[in-house]
Amino acid sequence: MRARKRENNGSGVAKTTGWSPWQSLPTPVRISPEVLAETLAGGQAFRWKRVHDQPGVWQGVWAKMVARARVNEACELEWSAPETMAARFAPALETYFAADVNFAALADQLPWRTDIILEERIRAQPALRLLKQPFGETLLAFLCSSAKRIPHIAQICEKMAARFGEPVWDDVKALPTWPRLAEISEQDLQGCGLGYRARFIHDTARLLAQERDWEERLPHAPYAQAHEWLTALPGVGPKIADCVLLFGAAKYEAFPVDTWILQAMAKRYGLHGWRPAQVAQFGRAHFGPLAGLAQQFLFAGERAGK
DNA sequence: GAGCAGGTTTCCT
DNA sequence: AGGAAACCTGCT
Repeated sequence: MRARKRENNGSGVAKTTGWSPWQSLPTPVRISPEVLAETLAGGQAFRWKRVHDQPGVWQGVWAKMVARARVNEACELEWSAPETMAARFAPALETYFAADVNFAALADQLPWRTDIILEERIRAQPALRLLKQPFGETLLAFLCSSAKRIPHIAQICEKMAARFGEPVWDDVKALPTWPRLAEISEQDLQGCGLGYRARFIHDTARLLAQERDWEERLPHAPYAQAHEWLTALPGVGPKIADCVLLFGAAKYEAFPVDTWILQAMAKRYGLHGWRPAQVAQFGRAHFGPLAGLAQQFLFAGERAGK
């Protein structure tokens, strides 16, 4: 547990620049502090942390970006970035937060009028968002996720970035890219605490190294095709594939079924004893083409413990 | 200290 | 087909 490095090291040598002033996005994003927390730290992304001495402020890393986020008095999302990268930042943040997507309008299209459970969940977490993270690193993060809790996944990601990632700013490093991962031995990956997942990541990296443009093409493929390609990778089953497509490719048909959703669907919808594949099929049929958004509402509700 | 976790694969009926 | 067990690691 290292103290996070401050922007001014007081040595007279400008090691880093400071943070830009807070600003809202060109397309304003309305969100509550609670929903921002659920969005950044609820299992979609694994590299956002609360800034120690600044209540309500989050700091996150993706691709070669580092940013801070908070909610202002007008309930708008505001961001700040290191001065050196602030210029190219607004578009990157717009993409990351899918600012152009009106999630309230999408939620309105869900069948909440005939589904009281969904209605209650949507009301409890208005303006819940689905992030659009870089596809490759979303795949990496979720390859680490099997049978792991969020903090542990975050810890593994930090280790991989620290050991194998490119420097982004100050002491912050990016997650290693897939071409980079292909150069790393399974044993070195093991050193990040990956356990049996190290082999999956290693084998996936080797496989992708032979598939030209795979990473670039997949997000453009239709959902079913993309899902099929993903599950062909070692260590990627239906659940992880759906998470990667939902949080890293904005494919809202994806309906990840984890133990929380399994539990929620059993308890709320009476699907006792159903297997994950059956629940996934039910979800897509019942909730429609935005099933993934419905999943996120149910997931957040279930995690909130009700 | 045994048990378990936001799965997947493998190996059994 | 469908159901266990095994797989690593860190946390309770």
